[in-house]
Amino acid sequence: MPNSAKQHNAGDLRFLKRLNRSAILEMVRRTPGMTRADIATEARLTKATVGTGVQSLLERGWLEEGELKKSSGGRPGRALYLNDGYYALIGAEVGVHGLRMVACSLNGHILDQHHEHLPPTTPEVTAQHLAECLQRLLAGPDVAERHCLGLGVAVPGPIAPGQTVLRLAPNLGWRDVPFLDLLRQHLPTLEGIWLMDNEAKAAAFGELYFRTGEIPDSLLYVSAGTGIGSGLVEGNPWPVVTRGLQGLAGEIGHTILQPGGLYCHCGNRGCAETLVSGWTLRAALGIAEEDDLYEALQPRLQDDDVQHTLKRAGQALGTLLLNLHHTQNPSEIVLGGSLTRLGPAFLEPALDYFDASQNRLLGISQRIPLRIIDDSTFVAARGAAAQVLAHAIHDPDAFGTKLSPSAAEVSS
Amino acid sequence: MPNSAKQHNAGDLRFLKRLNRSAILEMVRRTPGMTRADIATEARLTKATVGTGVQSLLERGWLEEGELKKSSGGRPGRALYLNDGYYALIGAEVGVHGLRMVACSLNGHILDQHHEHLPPTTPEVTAQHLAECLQRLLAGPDVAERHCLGLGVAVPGPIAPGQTVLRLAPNLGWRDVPFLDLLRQHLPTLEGIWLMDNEAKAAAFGELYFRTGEIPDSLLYVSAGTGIGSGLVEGNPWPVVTRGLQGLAGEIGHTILQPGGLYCHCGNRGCAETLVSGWTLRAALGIAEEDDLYEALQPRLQDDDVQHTLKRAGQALGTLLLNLHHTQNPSEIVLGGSLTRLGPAFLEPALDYFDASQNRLLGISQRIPLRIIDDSTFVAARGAAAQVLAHAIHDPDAFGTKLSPSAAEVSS
DNA sequence: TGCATTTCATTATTTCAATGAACTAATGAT
DNA sequence: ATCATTAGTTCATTGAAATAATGAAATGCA
Repeated sequence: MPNSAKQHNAGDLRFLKRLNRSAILEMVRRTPGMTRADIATEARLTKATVGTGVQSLLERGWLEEGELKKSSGGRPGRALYLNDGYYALIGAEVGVHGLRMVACSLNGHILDQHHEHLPPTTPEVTAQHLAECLQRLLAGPDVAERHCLGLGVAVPGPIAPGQTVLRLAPNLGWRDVPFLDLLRQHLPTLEGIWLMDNEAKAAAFGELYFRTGEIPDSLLYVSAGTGIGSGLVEGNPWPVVTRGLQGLAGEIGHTILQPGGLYCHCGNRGCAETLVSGWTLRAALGIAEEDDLYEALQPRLQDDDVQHTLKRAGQALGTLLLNLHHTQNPSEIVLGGSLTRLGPAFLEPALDYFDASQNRLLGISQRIPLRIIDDSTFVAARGAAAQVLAHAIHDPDAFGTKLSPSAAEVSS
Repeated sequence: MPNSAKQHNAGDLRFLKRLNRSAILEMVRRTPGMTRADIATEARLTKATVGTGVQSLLERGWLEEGELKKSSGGRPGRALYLNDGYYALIGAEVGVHGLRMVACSLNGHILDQHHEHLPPTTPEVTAQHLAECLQRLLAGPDVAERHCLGLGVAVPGPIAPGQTVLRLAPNLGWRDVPFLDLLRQHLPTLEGIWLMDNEAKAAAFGELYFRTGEIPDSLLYVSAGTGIGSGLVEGNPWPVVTRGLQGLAGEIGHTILQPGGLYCHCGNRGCAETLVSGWTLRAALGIAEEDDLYEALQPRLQDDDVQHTLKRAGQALGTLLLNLHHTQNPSEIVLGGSLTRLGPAFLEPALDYFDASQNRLLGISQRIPLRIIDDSTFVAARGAAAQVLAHAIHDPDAFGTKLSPSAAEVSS
């Protein structure tokens, strides 16, 4: 990791150069269309330094020049943009119901995506299957000609910081699986950055990092699916995912909302997941694991008992959101996962409770922006891809590839 | 703030020098007795660079040389230590029951302390009172001859990041008070760094930063007093307090533990504070605000109803700890505040619950270190002082004062 | 005791990235 | 057309760290 704190404790001139290059790149990424002069002002660097830095980033395919900006009595500056056509980022998610994978451009645009249904099976079979699908994705028309920066994999369970072992994935039946290593054995041709992260954390990162416009100081992604998890991303200008000592940060499905309540599969009583989660709803509404929760529920949505069950679950979700508000106080919340498809009967009680409660303490009217993702199929996979970019951007000279003369011709 | 990210986005040679100086200083602070050679290895700097850096830090009174280290066949290195006799850090806390203040050395040793009883009153009167006490503290025998780096103030309420306004202090009856500015008007002579932070956050910072031995990656301080608050410190080697958008991070007293439960003073129902806090216990046990909770309870500790009440409250605290474990997963937890004095009848149920529950999810036996502070009178004030040091250490040349020849003589 | 060896620390000297000042380039205003 | 203004480049200079050589102080062994 280029950011592994202790390394950056001190630095030499090369470190400084790297720092400034990545600062320039990140600034243009966040504010497309900046000119060299804008960068110099913002970064407090001289025009000369910015000039050479930008030159290098252009040569390596990170940036491209755009139109001349409107001038107000002086030479107009040249707009700079991320070169969205040169690199590719690969992201994948191992989910309970299958494998999802995407190829993204630097701006987070999805070039190609694939959803492969696969019921829970062994890590070995899963890795092999995923590797095959990724091979096809990499060979696809929009991807093959790009330079691939690396692969990020999202998994439904906690990962301790700095590790590549999935500690536990209850919904897959896995425990202590070195999934990234397994996958690499089946995909030795894919070079570059290899990362693995928890699904909600990857999603959180992607939602913050690929945001257009102002990037918030922090973002909380709440993933409500078979289980409930969250991911918090913090830090400006270099956002970082919060993991905690054992990777348990964000295991909010196992916070207690009802002391002495029902037993959870984790062994504790009254966990949030016993009140709101895919598996509790299935149990409460008598829906088999093989069936799609949304489709099975569709014809019964108007039933009183269904309405009541969804309302209770929604309220529990609202309580969970309030607790996170008063624990982590994120700048923004994004709600995703398969449960968001259950619609207003589930979501409205959650939002109503959260909206009514969030400002009581301070007695103000500021609302934390909350966004609901209707279809979060590829959110985690795309987030994992975002993490690859965030990694590469810390050392653009090392991870970037020098443009060949022909490629340079094309992009200029 | 020297760390206010956006500024450090990019840097020049002066920035690099500053970075390396503070890295050296921080390394010696964490690992007393390092030699120049040790630093060079650890920081991946050359001996030459470390040599000049150390020289400058010696001249400014940050470091001092110690004994020669034992050699194993070669020239022995010279041990380096923080110069614990040159600078002073001032910390203060505005609490519900009075003002607390400390003067610390760089290692966090308390040089002088003062506890001034003062019932809640206006910000103006409080500021004036505090200023007078601080004047006396600054003139004290162990403090006056030192160079003062600045003042940190801890207050019982949320502060939005980057602000110096106390948004709300329910237990003082304050709202939107620019307390630091008020205080400065009464204490114009005190130069250097001025900081204000929430009480639990300051305490958390101090407990992590002034720790001897290995410094954990993160630390959660839970302050259980009249209200319940927490502070999370994260980051290695530069720890940072988590605040959230509005400074509400750590307002765990207002997380819901009992949906539909009793009304809290914040207006929501079933807040943790309705189950465990000084004010709930007072209400439940019929103890007046003027009386000291601990002393009033002492003769009744064996009563069944008291035991039962304390047990219920303790269990709620345990639940709260578990929820924080599954939300933030800190490397270490420190429990402080006036309620820790209530003893085993209160604490054991909390610890028992937390110990029994914390590992169920992962199915392992690793225990999160949890320390209880019996007397946390000066913890927040000392933590505020720690924050002053953390600030100054980012630019030792700027904040340090060049040793006068006479002073240099004394310290060498 | 003498001497090679090892490690610590300091001292020139070199390297390298950012700076600053001078310069060219391109536009709008007069 | 001229000028003021802003954008971007060129190049000598500056400054901080690397490199390499030297001195210093211990250990260990003949």
